[in-house]
Amino acid sequence: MPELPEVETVLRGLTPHVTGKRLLGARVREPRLRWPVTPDLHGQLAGCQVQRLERRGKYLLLELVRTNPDQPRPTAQDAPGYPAGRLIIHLGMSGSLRLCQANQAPGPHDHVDILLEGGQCLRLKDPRRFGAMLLASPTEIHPLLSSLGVEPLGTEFDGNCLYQLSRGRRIAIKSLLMDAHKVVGIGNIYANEALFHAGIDPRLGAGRLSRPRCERLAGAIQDTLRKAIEAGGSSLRDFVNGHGQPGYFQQTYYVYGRTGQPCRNCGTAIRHLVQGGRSTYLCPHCQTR
DNA sequence: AGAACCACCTGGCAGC
DNA sequence: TGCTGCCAGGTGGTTC
Repeated sequence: MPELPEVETVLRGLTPHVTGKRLLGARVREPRLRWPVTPDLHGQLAGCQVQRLERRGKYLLLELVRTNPDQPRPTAQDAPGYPAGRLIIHLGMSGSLRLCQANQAPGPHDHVDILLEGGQCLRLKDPRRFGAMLLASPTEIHPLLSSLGVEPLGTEFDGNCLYQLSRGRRIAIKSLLMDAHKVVGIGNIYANEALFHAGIDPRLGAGRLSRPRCERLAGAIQDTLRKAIEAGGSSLRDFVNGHGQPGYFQQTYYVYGRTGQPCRNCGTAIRHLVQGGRSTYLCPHCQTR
């Protein structure tokens, strides 16, 4: 279940191996992902070069420039190259992306290979096919990216930002945190965990959060995500080198999935409830309205 | 505006 | 042991 920390981990792991690489094309074995894989991805990617990798929320973005096949070394006038669009990759809920040899036999659910110069490829494995592999044109801001909210690890996100976002909102604070049009990258796990660390009841109406509690919650969100990224780094080597499947990083949760177990802080039994169809976990003693 | 639901998909697990 | 059926996850969408 890739959330922001795992996507960030993938990004950091792949960046040194993929930046500047020319693409030979793509192999699409199964185009039926969350949305159909861009038609003729092979033809569209062949001859492109990866200028840089970025992350936006849970989306991994490969910025592409055109290279001239007849001119392997672009002249100064060509630099930085003609924009060729950006490849949008989403890992959905079960996806993984790793670097491997292009001639390595694909396993089950290895749906797409992005072929790199030098015999390697980026291989997307996605058993549940909730992910995405879409090429956006250089002239458009893709609809999936155009309405995304603030980056929780960016400089613009803090208690004041959260305070402003939540004013006048009657929606439960947890639902607001999980709304990617407001704040990106916070999935169900980290919404639960961050609210625990901030001592806030997930059901509290967003607009009722005081400014100090917004400060505390913003800090808890950033701490939780940063710690998860640090923990995710340990599986990074496996991920990139392709020695077996990386497990989702070992993470000690305080409330997520711990129904009935004692709160690590006060010993009270963790409670489970459903909000907007999603599981919510809380400590009824430590988290207040 | 927001709640509640649906769709998409399949591995894993509980319960029979 | 084998079957059934539920659940998890993220995102976009519809309906009320």
